[in-house]
Amino acid sequence: MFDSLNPEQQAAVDHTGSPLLIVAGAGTGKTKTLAARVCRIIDDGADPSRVLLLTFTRRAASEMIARVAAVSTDRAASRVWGGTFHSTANRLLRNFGQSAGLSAGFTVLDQSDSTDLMGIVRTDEGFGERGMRFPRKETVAGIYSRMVSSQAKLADVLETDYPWCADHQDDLRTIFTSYTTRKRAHQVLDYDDLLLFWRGLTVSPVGDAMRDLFDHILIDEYQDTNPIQADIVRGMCRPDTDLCAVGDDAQAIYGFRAATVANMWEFADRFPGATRVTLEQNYRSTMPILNVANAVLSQSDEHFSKELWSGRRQGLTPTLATHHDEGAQSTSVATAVLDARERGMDLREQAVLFRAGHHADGLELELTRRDIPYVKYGGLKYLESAHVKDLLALLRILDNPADQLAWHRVLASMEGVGPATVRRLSDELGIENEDDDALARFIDGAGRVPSAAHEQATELRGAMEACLDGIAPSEQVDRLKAYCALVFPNRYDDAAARVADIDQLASTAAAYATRSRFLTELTLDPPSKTSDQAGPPHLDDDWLTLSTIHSAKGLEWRSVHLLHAADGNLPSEMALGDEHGLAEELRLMYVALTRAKDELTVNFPLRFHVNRYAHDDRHVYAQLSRFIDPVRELFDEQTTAPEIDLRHEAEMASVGVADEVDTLLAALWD
DNA sequence: AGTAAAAGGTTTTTT
DNA sequence: ACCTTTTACT
Repeated sequence: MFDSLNPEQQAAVDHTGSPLLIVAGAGTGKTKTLAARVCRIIDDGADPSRVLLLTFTRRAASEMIARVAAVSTDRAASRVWGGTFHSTANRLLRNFGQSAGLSAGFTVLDQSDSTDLMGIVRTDEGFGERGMRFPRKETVAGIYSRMVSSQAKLADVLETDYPWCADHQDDLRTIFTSYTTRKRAHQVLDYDDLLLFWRGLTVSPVGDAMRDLFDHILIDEYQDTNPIQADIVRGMCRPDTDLCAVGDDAQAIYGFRAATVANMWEFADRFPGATRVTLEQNYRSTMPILNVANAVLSQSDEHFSKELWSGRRQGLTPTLATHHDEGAQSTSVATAVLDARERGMDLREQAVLFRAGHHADGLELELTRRDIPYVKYGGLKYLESAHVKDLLALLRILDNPADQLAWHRVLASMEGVGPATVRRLSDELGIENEDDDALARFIDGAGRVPSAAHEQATELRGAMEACLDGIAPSEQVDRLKAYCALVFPNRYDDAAARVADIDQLASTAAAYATRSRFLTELTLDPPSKTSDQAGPPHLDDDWLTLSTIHSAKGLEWRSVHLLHAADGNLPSEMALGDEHGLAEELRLMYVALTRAKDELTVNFPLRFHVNRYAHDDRHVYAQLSRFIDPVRELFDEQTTAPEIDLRHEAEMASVGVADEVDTLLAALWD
């Protein structure tokens, strides 16, 4: 079944009788060990459907279950309950939610939905009046989520994480109250609510029924769970529940989401009698790469002590490449990638990693220019693009006519309809009244729209009526596309492209039997690829992976190129202030370095642009990342020659030309 | 009164 | 590039 487990892995697989914490360093065969343990549990006679496997992404869960099913002797192995905390909460709340006052048909708000709702509440409550600058809706939502998921007081969150918003404390309180009221009134839950309601149920009368569902609970990436999730784990365990948590405190990178490694450190306190097993043998990287990673990590002591080692003693020395500027970095990385391919390393075996989505902007241009196929993970998601949200709002109204947020978006999409008209229409349709007839009334012609929107409204009513007729989700998308074609030109410059893009959504929808299933799956497990590339050109083609370090968690490539290893980028400028933030940035660097199996290149441009927006010429001269500088001697250093700066000379020349042109022009009216 | 267009600002990372 | 605020226009 699972060949050649080392003694520690075997111990982790075989252990029974007390809660188990596996501290598994990067590349130490964590996934294999966890899968083997699930297998062992099933082969010992457990009912697979009474095993709960909580992972960080839905994909990780299905991969692991597939692995178990492939080797298990029990055919039913695929019936293991697997998923993220959020998707599991969703499933449980559909069954047990009634006792918490939830209707089974509740809607889940994703990040951007809750942000939009926060924005609506914000304007309805009348903040942002003259002269008074108010935090943006993203910031308001961020404050809220951090407060809830870390269970901290508003005042403390403001002081430590949002000092520039401290003036608005009272206003924020008002907004949060109203936000919560609306969520409840319209039967919608945001991500935080999913966890809060789950935790609430564990201490409610149905708690015992929930605890009786599972005999074995396994949790992956335990270092990235937050205090509420730790409570949930505690709350789902009976005294005899077999519990196993796996994690690496050196790879904790979700502190911004209120995850805390304290959950790992305090595991033995929360679960008395707990056993700990540590995995240190790395099967992924060569020693020269691990030496760098270990040296970087040793700059912080905020973790269980552990030193990775590998049987792969020999290997290429990692490269530290210094570039003149961002452009040189892009050119150099693109060239290095192609060189590696020449040597026989497919693009799929290589990856480019970076701290923030926009750090790859320059490289993306260069790759496109050279026709190098790539897929980007992280950054702005497909579902977050405005036109996709427009269409999803239409589906959500059909699914839940009480979804005020979706109505808001849809009504405002019509010509000549602004905030005031939306409010009037909401009243006329009775959307605020928890009244399910709003949709029926709208289709029947209720709601007086401005004359500019007459045609659009007629089309909308017809399309919605057709969609209620029980046609397949993909056909509904297709039918609604006609309405999009009508309103997009007012809203977007590139309307035609956006309308055409809706087809992609239709093909995604084709995989789902019902509209509501489609919507829920989409919010809980959104496709992680970025929008601009509509997926790999051809499935059997070769393509390069571009990814944020966060999205690269748990993955590995033969060759890894890290971009922008400069102070201000990694560590991020925003983390420089506090110690914990800085420690997290260091772990982020560690995660990036440990993704590489054979080859590692750390890139560092001497200058980079200051602001993420506006592609102007403003730039700063950077320092090499403070995490890399002390360990420079472990690298081979390489400097790409500065290109002749034509732009500078062009600028000088342009002054003269501009003067001449102006003189010529002036002559026309003088 | 209310919408559209123009100007001005802007703390990553994600379930 | 997007969101918020200000101003201009109907």
